[in-house]
Amino acid sequence: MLTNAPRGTKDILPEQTINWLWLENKIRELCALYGYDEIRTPTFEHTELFLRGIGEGTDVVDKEMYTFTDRGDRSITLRPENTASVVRAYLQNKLYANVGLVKLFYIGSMFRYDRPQAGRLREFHQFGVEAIGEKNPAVDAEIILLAWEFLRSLGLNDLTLKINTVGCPACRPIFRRKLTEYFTENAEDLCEDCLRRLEKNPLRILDCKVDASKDVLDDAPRIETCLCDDCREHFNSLKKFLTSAGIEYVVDNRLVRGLDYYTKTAFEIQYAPLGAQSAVAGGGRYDGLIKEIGGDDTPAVGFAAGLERILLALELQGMLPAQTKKIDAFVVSGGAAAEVYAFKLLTDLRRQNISAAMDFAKKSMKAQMKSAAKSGAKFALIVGDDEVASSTVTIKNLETAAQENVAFAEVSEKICGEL
RNA sequence: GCGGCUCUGGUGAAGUGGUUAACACGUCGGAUUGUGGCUCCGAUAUGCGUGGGUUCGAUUCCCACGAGUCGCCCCA
Repeated sequence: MLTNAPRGTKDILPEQTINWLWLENKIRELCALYGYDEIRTPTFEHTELFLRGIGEGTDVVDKEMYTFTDRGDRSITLRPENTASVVRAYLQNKLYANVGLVKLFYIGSMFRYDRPQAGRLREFHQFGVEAIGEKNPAVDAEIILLAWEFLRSLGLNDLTLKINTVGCPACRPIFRRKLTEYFTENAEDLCEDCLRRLEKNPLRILDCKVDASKDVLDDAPRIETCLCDDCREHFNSLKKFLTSAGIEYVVDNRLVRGLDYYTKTAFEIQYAPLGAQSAVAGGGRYDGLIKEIGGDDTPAVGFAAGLERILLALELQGMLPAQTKKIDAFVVSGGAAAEVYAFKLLTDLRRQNISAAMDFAKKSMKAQMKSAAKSGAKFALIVGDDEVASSTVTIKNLETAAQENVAFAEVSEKICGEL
C-alpha cells in the first residue's frame, strides 16, 4: 500500500518525461501559431460548477467525480474536465472585456473515477482549446483544423475525423422526442444498456456498439430532418470551411457527445489502433454553457485531447522522438586529496555552461571511468595527486582515447573549443 | 459498477507438491601499481502479489483481497 500509487494513477518517470516535454512544447508552438494563449485554472473547483456545467444525469457527474468536503465544509471536486473551469475563469476575470473572441488553451491533469485500462486513467492529462465569444462556424472550423493539424504534425496517420451536429435548444428536443417515440416502439430490439439510455439520454443509443449493426439504428430518425434553419445553415457552412481547408471528414450522424453543454457542432478524431479508447480528441460547440454558468448568452467552441492516448498512439507508430541525454564531461578523481579539487572543477565547468557530473561513491578510478563511459560524456576529466600538485587536469577524449594535460584555468575553454 | 486473463529478483523470464528457484540482461566487485567501452572471473530472489486454507510439506492446489491487463460501460 505504502509503496503503491493509488489505482489509476501513474508516475511519469524520467525517460517518459522527455516525451511529455516534447509533446507539451509541440502544443505550445501550435497554439502560438493559431493565436491561442495559455490559461491555468485550479485543479479543483466548487462541485456546483460541474453539476451545472457538465450536467446532472451525465455519467461523468453521476459516478465519476472525485468529490469531497473540505475543512470549511465546502463541496469540492477535482476537475473531471477543464471547459467548465475555463468558462468560470472567463466570467470571473471578465476576459470578455477586451476582445471579442477570447482564445485560450490549457494543459493539465483531469480526474475521473473510472475503471483503469489502456488509455484510461483516473488521473489523466488533457490538452484543450476554447474559443469563446463567436458564433461564426469558421471558428468551429478553426478549432477542428487546429486539432487535426496538430495530430497530423506529430506524425500520426490512420486518423479519422468525424463531425456531426447535435442541434440546439430549439431543435434538439424535437429530435429527442422523435427518437424516444421511435425507440420505445422498437424497444424489443435494443440491448439492456440502451433501454436504460432510452430513459436518460436517447441520443446515446445512436452510438451504442452492441446495437450498432442492427436495423433499428439504421432506420432511426435522423437529426437532419429535425434541424432548425440556423443549425442546418451552421453545419453546412462548417462543411464548406473544412472542405476549403482540404481535410477529409466523415459526417457521422451517430456521433453524440456525452456532456450536456454541447450544441450544434460535435466532432471527434479517432485513432483506430488504440482499440476501445480510440478517441484521441473530441469537442464541439457549447453555446449554452456560459449562460448556464451565469454569464451573458455567449457562443463558444472547443475541444480536448487526451495526452496519454496521443503518446500511446505515437508509441504504436514509432513516432516518439529519439531519447538523447548526454553530458559533456565526467570528472574522475583519485585519492582523497583530489576529491575537493575535483568538486571545484565540477562547479567551474557548470558555471561555464558545460554539463558535468562526477561519481560521489568514492569508487576506484577504474569504476569511475566506467561510469564516465556510461554517462555518454565526451570527456573524462581526470584529477589525482599529480594534477592537484601541478594545478592541472588530464582531459581524456572518450571517443578518441586521446588525452592531454591542461592547466586548471584553461579546462573550460579547451572543452568548449572541442564540443 | 460488471466480466475474462495475469501476478516469480532491478528487468525479461524458466520451473516444480518436498534437497542449493534455471538462463539472460542489468548492477556491483575483480583480472597487480591512477584510465572506460571488448573479453574473462566472481557476487547478486532465505524468496515466488498479500492474507487465509488444504497437506506431513506449497512458489507450485483452493478461497478472498490487491494490483496489472483486455473487454463492457464511459470518455479525451
